Amino acid sequence: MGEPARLKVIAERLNLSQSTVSRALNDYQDISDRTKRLVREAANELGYQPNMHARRLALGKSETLGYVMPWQDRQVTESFLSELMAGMAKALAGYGWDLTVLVPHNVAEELELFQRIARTRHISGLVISRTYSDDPRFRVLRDLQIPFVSHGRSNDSDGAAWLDVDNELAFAEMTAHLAGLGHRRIAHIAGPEVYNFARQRRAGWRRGISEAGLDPDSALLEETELSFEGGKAAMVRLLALDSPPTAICCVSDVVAIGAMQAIRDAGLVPGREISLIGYDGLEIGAWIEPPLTTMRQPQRSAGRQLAEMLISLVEGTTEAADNQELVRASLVRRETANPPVSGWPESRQAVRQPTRANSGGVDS
Amino acid sequence: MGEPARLKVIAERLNLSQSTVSRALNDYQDISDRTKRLVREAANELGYQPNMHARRLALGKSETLGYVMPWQDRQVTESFLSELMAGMAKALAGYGWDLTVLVPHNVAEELELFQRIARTRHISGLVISRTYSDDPRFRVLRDLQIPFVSHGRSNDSDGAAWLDVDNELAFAEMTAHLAGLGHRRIAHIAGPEVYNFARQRRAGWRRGISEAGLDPDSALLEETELSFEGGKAAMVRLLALDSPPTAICCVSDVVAIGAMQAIRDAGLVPGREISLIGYDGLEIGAWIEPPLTTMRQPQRSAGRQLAEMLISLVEGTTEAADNQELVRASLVRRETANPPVSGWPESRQAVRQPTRANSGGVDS
DNA sequence: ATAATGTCCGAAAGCGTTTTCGGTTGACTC
DNA sequence: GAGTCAACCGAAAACGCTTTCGGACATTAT
Repeated sequence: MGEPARLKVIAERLNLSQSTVSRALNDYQDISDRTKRLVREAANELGYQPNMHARRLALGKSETLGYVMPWQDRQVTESFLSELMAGMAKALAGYGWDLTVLVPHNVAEELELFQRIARTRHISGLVISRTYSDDPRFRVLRDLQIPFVSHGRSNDSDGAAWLDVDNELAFAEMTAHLAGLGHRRIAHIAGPEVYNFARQRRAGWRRGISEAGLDPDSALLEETELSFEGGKAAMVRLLALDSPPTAICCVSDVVAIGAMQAIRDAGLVPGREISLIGYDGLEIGAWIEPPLTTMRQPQRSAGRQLAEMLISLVEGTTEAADNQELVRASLVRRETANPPVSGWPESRQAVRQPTRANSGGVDS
Repeated sequence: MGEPARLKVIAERLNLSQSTVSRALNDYQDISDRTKRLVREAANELGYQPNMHARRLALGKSETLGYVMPWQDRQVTESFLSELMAGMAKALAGYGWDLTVLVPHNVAEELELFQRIARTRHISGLVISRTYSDDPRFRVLRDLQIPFVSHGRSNDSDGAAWLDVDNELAFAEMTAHLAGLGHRRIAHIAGPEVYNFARQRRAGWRRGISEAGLDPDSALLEETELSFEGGKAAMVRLLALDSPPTAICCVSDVVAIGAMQAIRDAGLVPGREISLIGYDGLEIGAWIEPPLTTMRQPQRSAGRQLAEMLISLVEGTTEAADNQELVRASLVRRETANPPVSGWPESRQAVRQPTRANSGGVDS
């Protein structure tokens, strides 16, 4: 009970050699069925589990995948990170593989980390995310011959394996939805263009605008950082326009929630004078008032898909370039996307008192 | 450049034996300073990194810690999970240790997982969280002699290592704060008592009530599951009381946000007719309207502390019972905790129309 | 001069697997 | 009854590191 059962003890117990036991457990063809059965029974009984380090040393593989946490700007996408990781870990567990968390502080440290992994090989594949438009990691990882899958594309992702949402399509649809409701001035609060997904979403918005036959007004594009504060500040700028938009496509839910606060602070009601749609499909969007309409990207399955792609890459059963998957986001209709209010912005002065929109009702 | 440099090649390069190189790198006393210097230079130059599996096999240690993700009820505490894990991973990286993610589907599978780890030893210590009042894991892990730290106490955590917030104190303070504002009927929306933290928070609320000299009314205690929907449902029940509370202590921020929606649905304003305070200190609490007053538990440092406690346990430099740390939560004053409104609930009928407080208006 | 002591290093065993290679059975052919 | 061929298994090397043990050499004490 104290010492864990090793290959050796189960061999001695059955009067077999260690190598026979090993091959029996690994289902080799040159072991008789009878022996295999006996070995398996004994292994079961003794609760045998192979020593991972020995196994991995002998195999030369680590059966461990790493997830590089996006750690630049903190709380942004955190909400689904854990879900994604849980999905990956769950899928990997089915194959007996492990998932380890990697947290480089910055880009330099990240590249250094890659070097180390390339030498130690104690992690046999990586999942990266938060891809940049020009992302040096693709080249480095390819040169170091580390198998990897990217959660998101990049300019440099051509021959690489990736799983991505069709951001452009999502934002084209988002824009079309708002145009379909009757909006003519549809703005976009965009993320920093260094992020590839931010660029794609921008392109989607542009496409949506032109497909709806609206005139592209560059004043309706506001770039901001991916945070609540960023969304709020961008919205303030949009509200200061001579002719403000009646609808906003937001690069993320968190940014949209920030924008909503700016709208309320201006004495307006999100979803009435100004419609908006977020992106991500965060749970919390349903909890705020009014509930945020958004595009949900599939997260449940993403972890599993990433894991399986990467395993097949590490095992060499597929090529990187054959592992490129584009999934769709879907509109979640809640309450912030409505037809434009007629008479606005002319009537705007009427609601300009700086009271909070939803604190009305009881005059204590 | 293709093959990673092994101990052997750096030995050959310097005309030394492999064992000398190894000892030089590990700073043994019986190696001359000159040799050490030479070895280190060569190692550096070749970019030598030890093969982890070989190292860990020889050492018999895995230098890997596991974090058992709480996976029962999904999205609940997710928001700070990733931050916690990042904190752990970061701290571990400083020691050259890894963090792997474990995701058991249920309790049975979790215990099975522990068995496996006890045998393979490929993970040398665990961090568990989401502790139950009666938590079998403490006994099992102790019996299996797996070093572990718990994030949260339990009835069974006496001799174990843990890091916990003083939940009771936090909720006593929370209640005292509300009492200090003048509230006399302070309710508690509690979590399931199977969770130890929920029990502690309940006790804190009780203590706060009695220390404030209020009479403990058991009708003011509502238990619910830890979710938005749960908080909402519990609040609905509290509002249906003959004499509803004027303030609520909520077991978590998410529950509080659910309660806020129920309050709005009743035509009331959170923070005016009914004050409430949440717990966790989630970022999103500041984004909603009105911003949620809450008790913030330290998360930044928690990951690091857990990691360091566990390392010292695994290394055997400290005893489990000496690693018990109680930290304090602190009040974050936002806008949902205010003095009670005089004249309520008498004037309650006046606002009883069931419209949403801030969604009204658009009669398209 | 011999012996005792220290300093530095090499040989080799060990960690627990996997896998190659060869050897021993027995049955089956001719 | 000698040779062939499967079928089945054991011995041993290999993976790359750590660590024990002992040996070579120089230095100091006797």
